Amino acid sequence: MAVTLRDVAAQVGVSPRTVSNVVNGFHHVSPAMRSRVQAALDDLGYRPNLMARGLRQGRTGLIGFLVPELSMAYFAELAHAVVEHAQLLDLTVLVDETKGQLAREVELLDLLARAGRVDGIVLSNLGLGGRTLTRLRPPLPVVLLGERTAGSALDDVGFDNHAASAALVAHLVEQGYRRIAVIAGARTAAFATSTLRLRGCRAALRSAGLPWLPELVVRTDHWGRAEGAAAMRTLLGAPDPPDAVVAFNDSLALGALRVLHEARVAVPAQIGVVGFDDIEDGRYSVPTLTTIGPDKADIARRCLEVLTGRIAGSVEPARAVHVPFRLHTRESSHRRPSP
Amino acid sequence: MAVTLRDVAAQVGVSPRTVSNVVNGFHHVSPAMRSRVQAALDDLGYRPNLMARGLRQGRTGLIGFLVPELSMAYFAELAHAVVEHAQLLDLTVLVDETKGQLAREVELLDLLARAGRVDGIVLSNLGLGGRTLTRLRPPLPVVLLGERTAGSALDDVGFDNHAASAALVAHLVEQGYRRIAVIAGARTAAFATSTLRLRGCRAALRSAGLPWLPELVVRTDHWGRAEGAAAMRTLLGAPDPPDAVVAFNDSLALGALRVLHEARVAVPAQIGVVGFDDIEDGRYSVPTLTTIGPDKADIARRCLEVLTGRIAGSVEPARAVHVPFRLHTRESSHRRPSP
DNA sequence: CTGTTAGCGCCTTCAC
DNA sequence: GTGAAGGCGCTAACAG
Repeated sequence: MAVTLRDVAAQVGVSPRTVSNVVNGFHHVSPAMRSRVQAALDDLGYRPNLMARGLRQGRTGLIGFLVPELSMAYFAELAHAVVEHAQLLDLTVLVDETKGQLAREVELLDLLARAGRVDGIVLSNLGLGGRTLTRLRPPLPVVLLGERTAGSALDDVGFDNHAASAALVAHLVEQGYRRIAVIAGARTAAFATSTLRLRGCRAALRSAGLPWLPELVVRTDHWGRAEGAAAMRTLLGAPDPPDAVVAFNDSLALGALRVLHEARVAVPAQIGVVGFDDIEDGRYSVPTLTTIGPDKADIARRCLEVLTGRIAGSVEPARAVHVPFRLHTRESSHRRPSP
Repeated sequence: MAVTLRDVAAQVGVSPRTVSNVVNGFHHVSPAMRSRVQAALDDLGYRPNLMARGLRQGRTGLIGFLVPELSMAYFAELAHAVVEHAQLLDLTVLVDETKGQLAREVELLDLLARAGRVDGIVLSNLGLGGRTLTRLRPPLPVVLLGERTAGSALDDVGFDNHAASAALVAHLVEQGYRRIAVIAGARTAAFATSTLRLRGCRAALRSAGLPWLPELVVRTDHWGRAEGAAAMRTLLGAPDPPDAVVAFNDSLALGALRVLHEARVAVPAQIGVVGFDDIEDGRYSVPTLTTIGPDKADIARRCLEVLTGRIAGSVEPARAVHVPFRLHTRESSHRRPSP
């Protein structure tokens, strides 16, 4: 059996209250008593029972991190950043997967939030829109990752998707690419994000005086390499194929790169490829992948900042926090202007 | 404020006990009463408080999953498998990172286990040896991922590293490679695993009548692409470079592939490259990566099986569970024998 | 079949 | 500065 506060109190011959005072570092304890109690604590190897403490205080010290799938590189890297930053804040992270399914998101929100399993939730919502979520009225702080949708009363941490995709397209144009295709990810999932990125692309093309080519926009069911590969095959089979591809994440882009290799289409000479997220694979792929996105540590820091603020009781109106993003130009789009 | 069992009991006009019976599906409740209570439950939107339940039953319904770093593809994929399987068992997974540091592993074990945060732990131990862990006598079930070390009294789930690395080398030899180098990962970390894989390589070379070339064994500090790249540069700079490389995980191998590309060394024609773990990147890299390893779903299933058994009170002697592994032959080692 | 009682381990009023 | 009591929400013993 584990050592309890009582056991320690009994050993020292004081009340549990005094021991608790020492454990929690309250100052109303005489130095002599403090050291006697501390000795007993060390001696018996006491550790507070977190469930009991949580029950009493109404706090768990846990936060939920909900993503579609942990094996997707972007979410894995994000989870890493969140876990790492949470350690600094003495928070423990509980991870669960939603598969991007609305039902699963609702279920988990219910399970974690209403059952008092966690103090707050970070949700990368692919399925639930901000409006739906708001209607659910989660009884706990929830911070969304991604683009704020209209009508949401929840905090959101993300980056400016419109500006980022515009920057990406501007870069392609500047490198001499003209017929720009888009692999846009799933229609249902992360809809708001996709929409903003598409608009950014259009705006950038317009600024450059280039036409928008809706026939070169491909939707996929998921966000993985396999779907990127399939989409690229579709694009290669088009009557008038593109000379550049903007994939809405790096996994899609890496799948596309693979297909281009198999089709013996030279990247970046014949076609340029760019993605979003800056996952590690893209820094070592052949060719290395041009990408855009925020620093994941920034995202983690800001979203835990907002979340802990809410947990502490903040009742400010919901905020949309934008973190800065950066364009990483690499081999996959580096075409010197032809002489 | 959340709805409690008491609230429901008061509304129906019965005792909390009866409500509890309904919630937990005990059969000693009359159908009439059951439906009345159920109606109130639904009406008020009752959800059991998991902390209170946990405190009472001495169970949390949580398991800890401890890995060096969640952003490493192998651990991300493993975490995915574990989380997915845990959902089936109504367990929630709490993730934390150890950075492969012994101190951090001990700290987390202490924090999670002794504080009653979780019911059991799955630990991918890079730092702690089985002996050290056994000495710590964790007060909770702990299942290790990886190769069982002598003197450990803890359960272990893994695959036969010796046989797997032997199979990998045999494959290279069969493809006509002769001077086989090894990128062996960190010396301190996962020492037992590295050692077994090295022995497997030696054994396979001996069987093939080929010499063991200790000068072509490179140790790295970590297990990432950057280290694989650095190691490959070292090997290329050797007086008599290898014609094949066995990297002890896929990330190292992918780093090596990148360097070979930059050095214009053709893979698999001039040099063969193989790895361990079968991460997704290797199925889309250029060239695709030959690799070996078990199915991650198998690992997850078996380790949760063992863990839940222990949590349920099993006192069998510690088991070493071996899951089957599979060789995935892909482009990076596919050299037709020269005519 | 249902109600009463007690206590999981902790913290936090109140007293002293 | 310290002790005694109560209760967070739930379920395991016992009654009845």
